[in-house]
Amino acid sequence: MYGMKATNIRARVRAEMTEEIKTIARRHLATDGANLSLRAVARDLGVVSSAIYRYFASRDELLTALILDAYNSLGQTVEDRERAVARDDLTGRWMAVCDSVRGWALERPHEYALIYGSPVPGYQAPQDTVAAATRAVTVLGTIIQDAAVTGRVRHDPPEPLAAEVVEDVRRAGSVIAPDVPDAVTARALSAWVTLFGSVSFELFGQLNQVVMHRDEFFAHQMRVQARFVGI
Amino acid sequence: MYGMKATNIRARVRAEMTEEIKTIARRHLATDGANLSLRAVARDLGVVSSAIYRYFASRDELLTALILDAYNSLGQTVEDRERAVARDDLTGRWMAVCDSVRGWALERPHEYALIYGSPVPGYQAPQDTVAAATRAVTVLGTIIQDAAVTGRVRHDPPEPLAAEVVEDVRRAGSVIAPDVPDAVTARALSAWVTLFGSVSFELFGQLNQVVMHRDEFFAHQMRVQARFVGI
DNA sequence: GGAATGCGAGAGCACTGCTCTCTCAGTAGA
DNA sequence: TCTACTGAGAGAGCAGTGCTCTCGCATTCC
Repeated sequence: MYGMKATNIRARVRAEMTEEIKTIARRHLATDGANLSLRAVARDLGVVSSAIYRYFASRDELLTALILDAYNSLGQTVEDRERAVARDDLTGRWMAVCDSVRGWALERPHEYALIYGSPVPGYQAPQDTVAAATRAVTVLGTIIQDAAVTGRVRHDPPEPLAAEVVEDVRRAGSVIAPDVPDAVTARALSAWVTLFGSVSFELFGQLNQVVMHRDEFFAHQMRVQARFVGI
Repeated sequence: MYGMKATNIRARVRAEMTEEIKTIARRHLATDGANLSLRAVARDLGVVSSAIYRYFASRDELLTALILDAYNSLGQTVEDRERAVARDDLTGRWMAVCDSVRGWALERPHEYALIYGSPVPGYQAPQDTVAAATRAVTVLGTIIQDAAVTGRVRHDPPEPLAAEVVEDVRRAGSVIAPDVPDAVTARALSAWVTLFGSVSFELFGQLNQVVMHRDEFFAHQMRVQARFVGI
């Protein structure tokens, strides 16, 4: 209508089908992890297995799509939750990021394992995933940048930094946190590691007979990290 | 001879065979990860696939054996490396633990992924692995215990700890680090997470376009962690 | 020496990822 | 509107998988 070509049924059905395959595959992720069965997905979809190959050239390509979606879903969640906090409440923003990463991971443990667990053997992540993968950590970087430009980073006596470390830290901070002192950026990188290390330890069972009160322990840890970083 | 029963050939051959299966399986771990093929292992061994089942009841049982070996290998390495440092050089001992964990992981990335990566779907680690899994962190605990009894933990103003966190921290420290202040034990737990988080991030590719000087960055991080803990 | 046991071979079952061909419905150009 | 083209599902097939079962044979035990 209005000069538009008639709706392209094929294209629309194709998009829907692609989404549906991914949705079912995500469900299978829960029981079979990264070696989910294409044939089982096809069965659930009421279609013969070879039909899947019209949409994804291989199982790896399906996994890549799931990985990309997972990174973006996590990134979106973190961005949304952080945006809802008052800009000058730096600690609140920090905690919002930490909580939302963990919350997202607890809701979708298998998608988290897909992106932050051991890499799938023989699988090489294509470049597309890199941009999506940086969304979460970028939010963290923005917080310390905001802290720095409003003069609210604590100035502890900075640890001495080897030249190589300074180089890495500067490059890492140059785009999103250029006004942050090197020592603070370095600590933020450590805090980033601790955040995901914590979530991974909890999800992958390393805390099993060690920490019982997961919520409180995590919150405490992340609060300490915020102070350690200097906000 | 000398009253001993004749050597039990069967038993000896069985032990050798079991070792050989695990060795070959470890090799396959590198290319196929946790879903290595029993049949391929059998082929490499020059034996038909059903023969493997005389030694391991299932692929999961083989994996369990590999996991157990990995934990013990890591634990042994860490213990040996830490023992070689002078007892009163607390920072040196701390760094020895961190370096040896990372060194071991870089040498055997696939065994590391097996024990610290995403859990194998549908696989439940038996209780046997728990004891082996704690060896590495126990060494860390011993260091802060030694620091405490010789009066060498720094006394920063301790962070406030929620009651639930205190409970977890006390239980975690009660056996190996009973004389350590709660706040220090809590920080040591965080440092433990950061240590393995760092190694996982590096191995699993999360540091890929971020940190180039891995050795220096890791050493810096762990040094900061030691000071953060208070030794 | 005879009975019991341990072990490898081999066949077989149900499953996997993936390829290829066939057929038919939707689409585009005249 | 008719025709040629293209995209999509069905189905068969290949090589591989974990695992089971049975069958011989060698070692061990009594």
